[in-house]
Amino acid sequence: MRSVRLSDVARHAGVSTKTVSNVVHGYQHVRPSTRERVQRAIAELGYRPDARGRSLATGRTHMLALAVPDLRNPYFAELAHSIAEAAIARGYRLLLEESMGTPEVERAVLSAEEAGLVDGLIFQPVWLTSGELAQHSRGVPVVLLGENSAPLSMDHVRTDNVAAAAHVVEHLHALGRRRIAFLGAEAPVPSQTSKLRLMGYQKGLEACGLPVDPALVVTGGAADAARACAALGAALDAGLAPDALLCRDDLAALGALRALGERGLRVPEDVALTGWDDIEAATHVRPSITTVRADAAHLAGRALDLLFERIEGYDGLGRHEFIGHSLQVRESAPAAKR
Amino acid sequence: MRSVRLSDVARHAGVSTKTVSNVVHGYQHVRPSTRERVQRAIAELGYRPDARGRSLATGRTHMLALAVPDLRNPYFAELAHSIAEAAIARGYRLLLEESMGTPEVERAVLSAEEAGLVDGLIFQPVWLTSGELAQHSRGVPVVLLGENSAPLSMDHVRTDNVAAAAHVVEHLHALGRRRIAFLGAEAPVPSQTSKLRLMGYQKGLEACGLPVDPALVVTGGAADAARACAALGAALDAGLAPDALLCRDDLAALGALRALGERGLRVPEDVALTGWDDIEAATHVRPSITTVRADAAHLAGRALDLLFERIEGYDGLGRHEFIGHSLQVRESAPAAKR
DNA sequence: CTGAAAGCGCTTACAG
DNA sequence: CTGAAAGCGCTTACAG
Repeated sequence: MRSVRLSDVARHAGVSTKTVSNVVHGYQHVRPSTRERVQRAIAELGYRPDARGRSLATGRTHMLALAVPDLRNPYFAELAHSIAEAAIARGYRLLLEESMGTPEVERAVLSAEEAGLVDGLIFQPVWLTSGELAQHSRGVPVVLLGENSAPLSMDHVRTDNVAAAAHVVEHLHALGRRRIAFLGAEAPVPSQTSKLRLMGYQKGLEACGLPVDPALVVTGGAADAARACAALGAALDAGLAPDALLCRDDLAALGALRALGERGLRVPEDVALTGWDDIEAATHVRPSITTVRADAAHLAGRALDLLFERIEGYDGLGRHEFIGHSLQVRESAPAAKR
Repeated sequence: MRSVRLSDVARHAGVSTKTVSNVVHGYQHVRPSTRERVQRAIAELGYRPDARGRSLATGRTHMLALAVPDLRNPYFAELAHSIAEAAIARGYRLLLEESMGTPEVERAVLSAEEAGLVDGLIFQPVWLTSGELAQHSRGVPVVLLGENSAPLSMDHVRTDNVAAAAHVVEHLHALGRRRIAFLGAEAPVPSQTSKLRLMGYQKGLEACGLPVDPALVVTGGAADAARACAALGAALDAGLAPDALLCRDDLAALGALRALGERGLRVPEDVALTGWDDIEAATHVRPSITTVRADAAHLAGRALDLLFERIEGYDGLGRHEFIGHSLQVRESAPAAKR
């Protein structure tokens, strides 16, 4: 059975399609009796406007694409939630795309085969350089998330990873820790995110007057608890003896917690530990994990604001914004006593 | 600037729109020289077919809606990932909807204001009864997920929660446990999921010849580690002394781990513990959590198979299928020695 | 192997 | 306050 069209409603109510459209959109100047007649026809026929016809005629889809590497990573799942929520609040819906952390899919995300699907794209790349980002284009406004450098032409919202990492080091230093290790940078080539966090780590050490010792940087296990556990385990077994651990993310921190525990090292007494992202589990494991938390709702809000400005026609240079972060102090690296 | 239309390509290549369409769709019988000319025109103009026009003409959107309660719950995030993956493999994309666990939004999901957005819906309700599910309709095929009872008219894919819970009890019994508590049923009214798991719990106890003691059922804290921790903590402090804990889900298990640890109870020595869902963290906390795992990829695959059969025209009674589960045996409730 | 034309369901200047 | 008609970008019977 065909579905009910606007023209069916018009015929049923004995008016033109324009009038039905006026009623559907709550246009003011419709004679009350006409309006009522149309509304009854809509109800009787069970008419539901077709989004495609509307979109074709208006040029707007009221859909946004969100592309993140992998929803199984709790940080991205929570990000998707925040963005979906903010989008709904603005009358938009979300098309989900997982780029699965491969350059090919990231390129595909950007240069979409089909047009007309969405009005804009929110995209967190992990592979594409700003050059490639600038090149491929799906012909809709884009706002970039995350730490990869963005082309001048695109908007970009992120947290200040350098400042946050330095902040974490200072927190650990205030706890009396002096041999602060870094866990989770990808090897051999660290991601842009890890690079920034390493820079902040170094900056923090220097600000605290602590030596920078490459031996304290344990690579491997980004966003992967099992690998982080193995990497840290191997380093500990080889003689590494940190009194604090700045983990690249909470998943790595979870793995670290395990590696330390298996070796009888207590957290935070023997080794203080921090994570990054503030995923659910960080609050609930024992000890709970002190971690860097980006303000996800704010991030989502800014990203959408910028995107909508472009959808509305702004076509200037890319805006590059930082949004705030905070350190969620928990058991694994408590506040300094005094 | 307007975007390039199919008719622009046709004019540029000096052919009709039909011929361009034939080339775009890889239709066999096009003279090679014509095909090449068209392809060059497509490349030169940067033509990208518009999904809306196509969809309006064919009646297919090649989009599916996925509605789950909340993406911040790792189980649903992982489910969304599996379904997105399976959808992509079938040439479909996913429109994401979070029903946020409220009856109003669940109803809205089902009776969508606009038509023409998606070809089908995969929906995990937690509130709507089968009566309401049958009533509201967005006019597209629906496949239901989860434990709420489904109307006869709709397809439904789920795991056998009763059997799985009984299986868990038997596992704990084989470990020598006799006072097996249940943690995480919602109070005062348990969700359908919790009801089924409680039924299985009871069935398992009976199968093992253990008494069924209502005092061993601790309510509160479903899908919420903090509340589960508080609920179990209060019960323990009030004198509950189980030697095993069947938790409704992994999040509750995480909370339980914390409550037990804070009271000096060792897992699994003093209290064995199991979860449900097999979220990432279950593998990586210490002790790692023995948990029930649904075969998410299989579930996603079957849900899509059923949905596509309906999209292709099947209009018979609802198919109600079970998909398999397995117990992931880890440290918190290891295999029985023998 | 290719073309002209109608149709998918809506919106919106333009008239009146 | 309302209508007739063109147009959004595609596909597809129907002819040839």
